[in-house]
Amino acid sequence: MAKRKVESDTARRILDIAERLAQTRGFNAFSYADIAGALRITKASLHYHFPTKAKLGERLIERYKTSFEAALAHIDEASGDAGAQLRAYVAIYQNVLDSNRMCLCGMLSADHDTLPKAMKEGVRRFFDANEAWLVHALERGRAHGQLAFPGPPVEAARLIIAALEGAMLLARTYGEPSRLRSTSDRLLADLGVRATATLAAAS
Amino acid sequence: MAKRKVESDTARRILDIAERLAQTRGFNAFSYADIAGALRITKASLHYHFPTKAKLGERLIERYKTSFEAALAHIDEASGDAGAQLRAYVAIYQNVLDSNRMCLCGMLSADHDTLPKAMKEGVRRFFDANEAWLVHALERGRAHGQLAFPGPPVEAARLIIAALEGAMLLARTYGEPSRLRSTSDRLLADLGVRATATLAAAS
DNA sequence: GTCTATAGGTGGATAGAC
DNA sequence: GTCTATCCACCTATAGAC
Repeated sequence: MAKRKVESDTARRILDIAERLAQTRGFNAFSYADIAGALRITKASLHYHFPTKAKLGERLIERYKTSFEAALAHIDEASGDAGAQLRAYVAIYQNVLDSNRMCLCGMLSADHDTLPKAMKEGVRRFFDANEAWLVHALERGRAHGQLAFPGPPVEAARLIIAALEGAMLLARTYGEPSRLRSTSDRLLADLGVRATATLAAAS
Repeated sequence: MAKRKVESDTARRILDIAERLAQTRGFNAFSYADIAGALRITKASLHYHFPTKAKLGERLIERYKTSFEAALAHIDEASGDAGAQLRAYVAIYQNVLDSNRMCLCGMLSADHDTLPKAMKEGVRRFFDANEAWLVHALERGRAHGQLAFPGPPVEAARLIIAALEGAMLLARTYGEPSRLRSTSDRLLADLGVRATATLAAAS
């Protein structure tokens, strides 16, 4: 049992708002005033819950990673073959984009040079977790003959992450969320995964 | 003959510094003070050359696109088969990353929600130009039997751009520029292009 | 073209009352 | 836990002298 972070309701609400702002505008382009305004409390009160913006940022990443890992665990339980698992994986990204957000850690990786060290490390851990999960899924899929791709699984995993993060940026730039879908379909096809069959994403 | 933008030497120097700052920190994370400090002139002087930061940003994108298109034209003249052209294309990205920069328009696409309209449109035009060039190269390569890939060329082109932009973000996050190379090699392999053979990038 | 000076606003953060 | 009040640094931008 990993230690559970006990967080007040207000702290959670602060994180919810900050998360959305960071996912849409980036970490440097929102302020305590933005959060305070949305939450109808003062800036000073925010500092009681998160003494500095850097600490808020660290917590933001930690929580995002935890929730992402929960989604991955859900895929491991629910889905059958490796193809279905990968389709479920890209569906996570699609759902984020469809809610008018970008990947938090994709945005933060663009802000990389301006972030405090602890936040940079958190972002890396997020991508490490993604890569590890993908490598495992790819290895299993290939061993079971469900996937066919050349080269080391870790390279395929990194290509998948890079393509999805880049495709999200481009999809928003063009105001066409469907661009993420067509790019991820094209990507999965290279791995021997059949195109998404209007798969309903449960939960 | 397209109209040539006549620009003073100072204006060029301003753009050079602003470009590097935007490529490393993002558009919202540098200021006129940063440029003024690097150039040893005052903030007020900058406003003589570029009245607003938004106008500076527009010019930044326009110039970046022009120089990128010049690089693409150079590829068209110099290289032989489609595989060599695509390797030269990804080499542009690798050179940007190796000079400790990110793609300007990749960074600006992360800043998308905070940019003035004219800058958003400029970013889109940059990616339009990339896509058009890639589509042409892919079509020709496939017609000549030099490339083998499934689906419409435009989808392959978009996957290439997305993967390269995403791979740059990840490479910087990990402090490993080599990650861009391995991802782009993996990407080109899917198109039937042999891996980069320590190709010297001329000019 | 470049400067000084300054306006008018916003940034994160703190002290101390309640 | 939330508030008022305040600090000081920084932001983009302008006026007007040189």
